[in-house]
Amino acid sequence: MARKSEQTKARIIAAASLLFWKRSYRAVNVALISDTAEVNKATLYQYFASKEALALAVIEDNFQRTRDYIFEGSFAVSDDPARRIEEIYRRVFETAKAARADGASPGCPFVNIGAEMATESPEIRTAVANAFSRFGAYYRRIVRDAAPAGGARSKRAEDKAVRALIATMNGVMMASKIENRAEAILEGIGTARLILDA
Amino acid sequence: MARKSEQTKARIIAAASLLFWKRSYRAVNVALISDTAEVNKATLYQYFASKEALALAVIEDNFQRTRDYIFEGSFAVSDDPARRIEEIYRRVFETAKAARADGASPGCPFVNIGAEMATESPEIRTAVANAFSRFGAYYRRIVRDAAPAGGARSKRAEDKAVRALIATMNGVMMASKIENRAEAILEGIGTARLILDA
Amino acid sequence: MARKSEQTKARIIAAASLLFWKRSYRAVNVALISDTAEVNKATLYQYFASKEALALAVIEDNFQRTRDYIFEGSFAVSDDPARRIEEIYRRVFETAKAARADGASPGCPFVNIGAEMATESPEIRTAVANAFSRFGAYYRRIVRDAAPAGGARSKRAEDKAVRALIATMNGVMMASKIENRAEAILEGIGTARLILDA
Amino acid sequence: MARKSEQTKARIIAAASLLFWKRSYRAVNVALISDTAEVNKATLYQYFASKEALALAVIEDNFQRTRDYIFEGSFAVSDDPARRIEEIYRRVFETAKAARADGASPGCPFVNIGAEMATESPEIRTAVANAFSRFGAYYRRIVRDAAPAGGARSKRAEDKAVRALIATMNGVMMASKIENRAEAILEGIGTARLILDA
DNA sequence: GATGAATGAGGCTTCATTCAT
DNA sequence: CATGAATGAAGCCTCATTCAT
Repeated sequence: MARKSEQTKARIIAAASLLFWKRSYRAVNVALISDTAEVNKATLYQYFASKEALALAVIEDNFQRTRDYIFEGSFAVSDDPARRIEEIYRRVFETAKAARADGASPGCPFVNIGAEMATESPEIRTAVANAFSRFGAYYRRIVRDAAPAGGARSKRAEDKAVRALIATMNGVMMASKIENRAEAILEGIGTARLILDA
Repeated sequence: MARKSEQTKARIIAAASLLFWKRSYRAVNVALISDTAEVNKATLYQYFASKEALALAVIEDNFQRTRDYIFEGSFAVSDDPARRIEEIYRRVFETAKAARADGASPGCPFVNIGAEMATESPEIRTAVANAFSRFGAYYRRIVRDAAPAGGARSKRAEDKAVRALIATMNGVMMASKIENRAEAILEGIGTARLILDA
Repeated sequence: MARKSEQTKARIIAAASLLFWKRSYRAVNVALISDTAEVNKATLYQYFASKEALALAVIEDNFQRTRDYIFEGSFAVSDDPARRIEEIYRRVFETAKAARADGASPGCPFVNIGAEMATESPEIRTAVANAFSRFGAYYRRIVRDAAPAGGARSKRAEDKAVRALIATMNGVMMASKIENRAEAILEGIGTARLILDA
Repeated sequence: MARKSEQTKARIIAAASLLFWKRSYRAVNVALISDTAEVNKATLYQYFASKEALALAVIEDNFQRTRDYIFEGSFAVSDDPARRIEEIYRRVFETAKAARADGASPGCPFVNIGAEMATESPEIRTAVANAFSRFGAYYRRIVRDAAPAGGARSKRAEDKAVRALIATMNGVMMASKIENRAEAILEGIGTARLILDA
């Protein structure tokens, strides 16, 4: 039975993930999630202690899928730092386009829930922070591989570049959402290059 | 007595502005806003047709204060593009520090409500987009003044730089919120410089 | 100044009368009435102690206008009982057509507010009852004038006929409202004739 | 356990039905209905999407009970048209007496809500119109069975009689409410006879 | 483990009315 | 007398969560 259980749980997470992304945490109520997942509301509560607990699971799930598809996927495509950055942005862009809700780019699932809930739920804030931190490892490899000819960067410079890359991605994701224009995402490539080349 | 009326309205906007910023749009209910503004809930509704209408007024008010204090203020300090950027970030940073809610950096008021409400309210999304667009005019002047020795940038390059500067600010504001660390804001200066120098 | 006062009061009554008729007592709020009458809400309360008091004034005003235009007007047209009944129905019909709100027949202003408020406000119920009772005097003259050849009706028979005529009018007014069809009013003529001929 | 669900729903409808009848649609708030039905307000909203939707269910329920008790019941008593009419009025009268709210005759549940809400809610207006239309079938049988010796009435004459009978009932129901006098209902019998004998 | 039914608390909004000038 | 401003109470509806089978 563990199989079925797992599937049910996964279905709930998948439903919540998409809904939170396309709408927002508070705009989506538990009834809508359970309906979308085709489970009873009470069943949902057997898998998750609260809506917040579900959100945490969603964030972790988003992390894993992002890591696998966006980062691992992009790394598998090429060894070149610049090419990897491009592939990351391209994949993010494609995903955003596919997820358009009524023609609107939904933005970044981490930024979305982070912006909405960081001050209300320390748990959610931390979970989002952790996700970004773990993505940082990928950017770090890119930064290192793109070390300027003159030799490796200092740890401090590296940190700074990594953080700048994360901020850049978050900045363009935000722009894509506010402007209803998924293409805005791709504009991050230019800034990312500047950071890598610095 | 338009005076009194104006004051009441301003008090409501001020209360809502701070609350939306430190918490979020949905985390703050109308009763809390009216209590904070020390007016009756029904009075609030004489000034604003709905919570959403109030949010729009708050966005416009935030725009004006940001324009005056952050942008005009920074422009008054120096003519130098790099110095202006630094001053902008410094002022944003100081403001964020002063607004800490429970030690947490509240992030960017435009990004916050934009991330939360863009997909739920086209009006709010548009208002936020307009605010950014109007801030763009300031960044544009900086970009122009920082034109590389070789001559002016193309319109396209200029646009790109302006958009990158906005995204950079939004990216670090997000970081400051997710990491509970106002200092993250200042890290945008480095990226901004790269953009100006490109 | 009494002049101006009277005019203001009349404007308020006229606005309330039309609104109550086309919508309903509770569907119309005091703000809408004062706006329509182009007076301040507080001014309205100087003329009428409460919304209910205004409703009472409206009922009295409706009574007078109905008496003058519908009954006196019809009586002036002819001495013949049958012709008078016809003229009454015709005038009611024309008035209803002219007052259509969005193509809908608004029904009878007395029945409307009576049905809505009789159980909530004894004052309103009584006011409506009195209006009908005073209209009864007109019907009574018609009934008497239509006395069958064989001699005058008994007081009891006369009362009955009068009451039947009032009920008939109210019944068809209701039909015109429920069916959105002002013409339903004219169907009362047939029944009224039967009553007169009985 | 559809059983329990059905019972709860029925209890809500029963409570609302009685309250709307004795008071009015707008005079009765949802809290009072849920309290009377001994369910939580939120439970009520699981069964009915809105107060208006509940009103529609109430109208349909009133229709069925009226059809069964008033019309079918009266038809079962006798085959004679005149006797049936009498029985209809008698049953309506008894029901009204039993439902007196503070000694007041509550009037007709269809007319009440129709007069109050027809111009505000097309759905309610239509529901009431449909109820009357379906009652018309019963009156039609009576009209046919009471065809004058000379042969059957024309379709037009029949329609007219049916409509006159409905209007008559509505007229006297209104009178009973406005005059606080259930007996006024019985006065419709006389007019109904005239219509049948015409 | 699953689910139909239920619920306390709270959300946004509107009402008739009064205050203070 | 007139009015801009204010308000307590209440209205409809929704939420996350739990109960009971």
